[in-house]
Amino acid sequence: MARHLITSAIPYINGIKHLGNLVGSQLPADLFARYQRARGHEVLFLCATDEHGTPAELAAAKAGKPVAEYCAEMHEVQARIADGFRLSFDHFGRSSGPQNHRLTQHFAARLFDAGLIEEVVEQQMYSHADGRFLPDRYIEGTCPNCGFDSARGDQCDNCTKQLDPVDLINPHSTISGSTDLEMRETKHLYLRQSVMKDQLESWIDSKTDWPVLTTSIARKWLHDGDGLQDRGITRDLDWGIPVRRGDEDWPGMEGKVFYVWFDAPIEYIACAEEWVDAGKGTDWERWWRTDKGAADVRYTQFMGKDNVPFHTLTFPATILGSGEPWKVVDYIKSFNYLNYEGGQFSTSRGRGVFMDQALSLLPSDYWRWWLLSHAPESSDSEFTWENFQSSVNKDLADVLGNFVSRVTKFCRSKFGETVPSGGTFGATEEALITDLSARVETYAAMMEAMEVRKASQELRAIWVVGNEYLQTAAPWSVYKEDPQAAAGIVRLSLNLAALYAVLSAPFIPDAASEIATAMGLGDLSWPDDVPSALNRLSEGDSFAVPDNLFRKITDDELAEWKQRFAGVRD
RNA sequence: GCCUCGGUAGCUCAGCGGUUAGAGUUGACCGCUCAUAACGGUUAGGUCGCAGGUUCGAAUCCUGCCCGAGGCACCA
Repeated sequence: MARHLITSAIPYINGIKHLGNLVGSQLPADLFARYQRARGHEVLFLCATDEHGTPAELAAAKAGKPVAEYCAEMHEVQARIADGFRLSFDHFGRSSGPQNHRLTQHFAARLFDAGLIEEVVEQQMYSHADGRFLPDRYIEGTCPNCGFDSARGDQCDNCTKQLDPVDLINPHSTISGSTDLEMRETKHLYLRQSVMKDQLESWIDSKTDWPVLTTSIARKWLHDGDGLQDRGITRDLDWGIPVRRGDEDWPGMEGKVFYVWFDAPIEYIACAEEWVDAGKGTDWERWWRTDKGAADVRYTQFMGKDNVPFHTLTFPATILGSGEPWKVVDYIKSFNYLNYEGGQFSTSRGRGVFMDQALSLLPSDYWRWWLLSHAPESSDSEFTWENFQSSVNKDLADVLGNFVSRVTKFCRSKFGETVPSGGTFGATEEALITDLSARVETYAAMMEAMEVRKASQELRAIWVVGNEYLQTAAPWSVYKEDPQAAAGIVRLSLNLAALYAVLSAPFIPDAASEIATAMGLGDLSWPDDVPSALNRLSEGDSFAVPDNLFRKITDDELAEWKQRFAGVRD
């Protein structure tokens, strides 16, 4: 039995995520976790909310709530929605938890002792009215280059020139609008990633089996410009993890917090500790410390491409630099972006479908199936309502749902709601078993390799095989001459439905569970081989005809939704 | 501007040096009638973004151009 540690990129706290965020990390991670559990492996699947940073503070202010309260509420909201999508986290933690505070401060101390943290005094823009230092993007003014009046402190959106906040004419805070700004001296900690460049590079070079998307982004950062740059890991903010050197104060760093991108990945570890503290587990170090039982763990991370630099460079630099035997990631599965109807999903403009809205339209299986079978693995991919409608109606309702329906209803009308006896396997059945055996093997190989689209294609092909078999075997015709032979065909077909429940569960857990319940299947453990799997339901076992598993999306609904989600979400 | 990735059938995508370029969907036709008018079969549909080059041979490698997306670091 293998041991799989699986983490999904942790979603930021400032609102409900859209379908593009979901398909880029949490959903494929869940697919993999469910598959590995089904194979009988030990799995720890962790996710959390990423709660620190300026955007969280601003979102809380906009909501008129203290930031801690806002984060606690949004965490609950996100947890509930994750549950709605059947994301099977073993724990859904919070980066603001005490475990992460301790651990982040611990790492900072270790890195400082190793000479990998440098104190740097620099100038940053301070806003008196806001009472805070402002990140470059929160300062706007007139571009000295083109005269555009809403140029941001980091870059002018009009002429695209890179800017420094001090370059702006009439700079003001985008938070308060105040022009009462000044450059002030402030001290920050920098993680000396540059020192570890060679070590990180040879580590990346050794990962020849990783997706090119992952390694190419990592290499770009390693070689871009002057090479891997040191990174500031502290900020002048109130909301975050106080800068401390382990248990001790950090002289000169009073009132500062760690930068969100420093503490967020550490939450992957802290989350395991939360999992234990929540009473769900007993030993988190067994998953994270190679000196305490984690040597045989295989660690897989899932994320969108925007998160790759931090997971391939910054976080590894953090845990390797500590000099302690932490588990380092074995495989990083990264995804491109999902676009929406010819443009991008946009959180700020409310363009596209958000997770809560999706669940209000249709059950999670519909979304899970479409999103996973169209996962943006090799390039950006596109959500269109037409495509969603045709895929869901065809694949789920017609191919799978209708198969279960026709088999169970035919049996009920001819033999009652009991698996019928009689009949023997002939050439058609042998061919079916041969075909299915090969397909199930391919399917498992694709799931193992996290080839999400290809796995979904193979699963669909497996469903199609059932319909082909029925067409060839034609029990409705055979029944007229030889009811016994028809019974054999039906018994095999019922077993096919049961097999589909098992194989489909990682993609569409709710429908799989409905089929399993209807078929009287106790557990959904993976079949050793197809022949034995097709004998799971025996003569005389009772079953029920389930309600239609999937309904179809109508043209009217499509038209309405298309219009509804094109606009702006408040 | 620089860098990265992509541009293959109406649509969503696979193939990434070697037989007549594939799948699903859509369209047309045939079959079946157990089933959510569902299923099965046949078939139509492509100068593989454009132009050069390398090669016995290129969708596949190289160069240039066009189009789309993303990144260019203290933004999450």
